[in-house]
Amino acid sequence: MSVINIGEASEKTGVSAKMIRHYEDIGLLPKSKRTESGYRFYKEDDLHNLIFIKRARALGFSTAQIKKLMGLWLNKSRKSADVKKITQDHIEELEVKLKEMQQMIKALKEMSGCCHGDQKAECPILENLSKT
Amino acid sequence: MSVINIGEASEKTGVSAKMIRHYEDIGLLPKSKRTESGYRFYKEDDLHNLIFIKRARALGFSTAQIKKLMGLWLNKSRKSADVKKITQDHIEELEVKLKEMQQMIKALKEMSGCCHGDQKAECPILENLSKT
DNA sequence: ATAGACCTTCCCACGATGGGAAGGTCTATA
DNA sequence: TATAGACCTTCCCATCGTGGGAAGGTCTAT
Repeated sequence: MSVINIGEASEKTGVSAKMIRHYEDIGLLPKSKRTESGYRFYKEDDLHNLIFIKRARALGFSTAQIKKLMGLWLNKSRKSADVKKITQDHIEELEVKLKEMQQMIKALKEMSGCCHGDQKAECPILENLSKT
Repeated sequence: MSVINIGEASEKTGVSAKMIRHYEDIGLLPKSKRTESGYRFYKEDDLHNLIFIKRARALGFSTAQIKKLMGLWLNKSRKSADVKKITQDHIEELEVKLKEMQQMIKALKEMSGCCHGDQKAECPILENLSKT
């Protein structure tokens, strides 16, 4: 059973060593085993956790949400309803933010479209920003 | 000329007193005048700055961007092109984030749509998250 | 043996915002 | 006029995810 250190684990998973330590600190990962000299070491199997976290982060889940998801993942008597609930909540949060951003973009484009963008001082963008 | 303290300025503009102080700290607002006892005070005219910041924040501009925008706003010999540039850059940043979020939502919805969300342990969401 | 690459922990930073403590000031009422 | 309560001040800490860097220890190839 091959054993790797944090640098290799980082390379293999694409999660920085800094973040691996951080995830351990906040309890997202179990405390890793250590060599006699204090170096963390991992087995191939431990990398699954890191990959799980990486995927979940890429999908925008917060570390709090990931903690719950990992708990369910490891729990053989989980209910898929619980997983789905977390996912649905997350989707809703994202959609709220998405709408906010779309509104911002819409307003910004309208303002920008009114601005000549030339050498003159007159500027509808600034007028809009300063209007009460 | 009526003079108001930070609490009233906050009420009138909807910017928290905490944030008014913060904007002053980071140089987004000029140092406010003080009474003999050290209280900040503002005139009606000073509120325009706060309103400007508030509008700009609502449109997602960063404080760094707002600093530039306010500089241009106060500069009578500005070129509207400079304002438009900042705005366009901001729009592009937002659009990048928007697309990322849309992709996340799309992937999440697909996963969620495959999950029965019932009492059983089998869960395509977790399977997806853990797949290499 | 030594250099260089790697590991450890610890502290600091970002950005925007809020919480809260300790202490000073202002104002209305008793 | 004294006092309570509301407000102000500064200062430090927290969030969230991530990275930088220092000081010091370890490992490995030459």
